[in-house]
Amino acid sequence: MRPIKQNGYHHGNLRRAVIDAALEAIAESGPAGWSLRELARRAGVSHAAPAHHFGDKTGLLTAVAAEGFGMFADALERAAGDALEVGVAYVRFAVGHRPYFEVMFRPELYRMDDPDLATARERAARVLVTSSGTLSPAPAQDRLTTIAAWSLVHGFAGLWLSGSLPEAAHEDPEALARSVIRLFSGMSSPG
Amino acid sequence: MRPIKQNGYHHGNLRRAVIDAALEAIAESGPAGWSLRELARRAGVSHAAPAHHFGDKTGLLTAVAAEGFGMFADALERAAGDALEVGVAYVRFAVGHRPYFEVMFRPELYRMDDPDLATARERAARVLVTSSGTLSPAPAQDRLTTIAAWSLVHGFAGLWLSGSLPEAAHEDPEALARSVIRLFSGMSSPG
DNA sequence: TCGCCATTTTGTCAATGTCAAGATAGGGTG
DNA sequence: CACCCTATCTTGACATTGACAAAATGGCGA
Repeated sequence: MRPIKQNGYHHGNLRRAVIDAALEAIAESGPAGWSLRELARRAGVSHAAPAHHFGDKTGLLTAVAAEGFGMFADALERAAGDALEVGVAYVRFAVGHRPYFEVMFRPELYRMDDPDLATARERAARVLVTSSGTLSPAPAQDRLTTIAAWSLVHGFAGLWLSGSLPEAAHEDPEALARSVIRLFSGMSSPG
Repeated sequence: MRPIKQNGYHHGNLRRAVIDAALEAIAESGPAGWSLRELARRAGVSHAAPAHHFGDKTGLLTAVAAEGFGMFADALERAAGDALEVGVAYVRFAVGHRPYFEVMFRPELYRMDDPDLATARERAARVLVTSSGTLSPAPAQDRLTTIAAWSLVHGFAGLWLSGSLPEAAHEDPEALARSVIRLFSGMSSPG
């Protein structure tokens, strides 16, 4: 992030600058390998400037998670109805917005009682529940099917992000995920 | 962890005491929410004592991950051959040894070049590869099937541990995982 | 008895998260 | 235009942390 001022005081939207700097830092060294002061330095402000906007480190991560869940819900809703495409969108978000995703599913890092965050979270969950219905063999299995489909794509994302699929390192994660979901959903074409 | 000495110097197996203290701390506040000095305090030794055994914080987490992968491989091998039971064992380990599991799949926290760790990791992977064969519809799909089965159980574990399955909060995770895996593998009985 | 050496302690330093108090600017009100 | 008001940012401070260096301890063999 470029400094938002050159000299003297400046009332800019530090909020955005700090969140962007945090995303960069998380991309480099994980959700816990950075410091607030370093972010402030990157944004060109004093070490305590972020505190006014986010309160503390947990507050900043709460903002990141909330924004992430919002983007996540948007992405899933764009594919809603087509179970395969929702799954692919899930993986695409995880890989394409890794810093967000890594914070979102680490609740000990942020405050779950944030209202915006909770709303976006439920919005994303609703897409998963409604879209997995077509995969269910019988209404009695709807809930299990949702959990299975969610687990499949969430696990694929987690394994990919943690580098646990080394033989797949040079493949396109989205294409591989599509093949895996197809196999799961009993479709024929193995991509 | 109880202090390992009462007064004066003591040459005990501080190594074990510190690892146990770390597991406790990780269980309480996640893989990053604790401090080396706090561990030393819990073990009843001076603040720099752990450094001799582990080098630095990353070294301690490497030891935790290596030990975890060893126990993990043992657990999977005990169920080897039966794909359903391997999957259940995977989830049981994640839930029953949460601190280990949370460190193991966060490679940015430890050193992956540790030889013991790599050996145990490959041992666990081999069980997954060989045991998922029975689920594959055709030899050409073996690799996709392994990735799918692994993703399913890994994702279930991750979602459970992150509290993302709230409606399942009071169910037995092992039984629920068994049902989900059965559904995935095309078996009939929905548990 | 003596010295060796793994182990642990003590002391120190820069960096970090957080709090409190002061400085700045820009807009609204008179 | 002068004034103040408030959000925003800075400065200064403090306890805690991870890491390093040097000293202390004590068991064990020569």
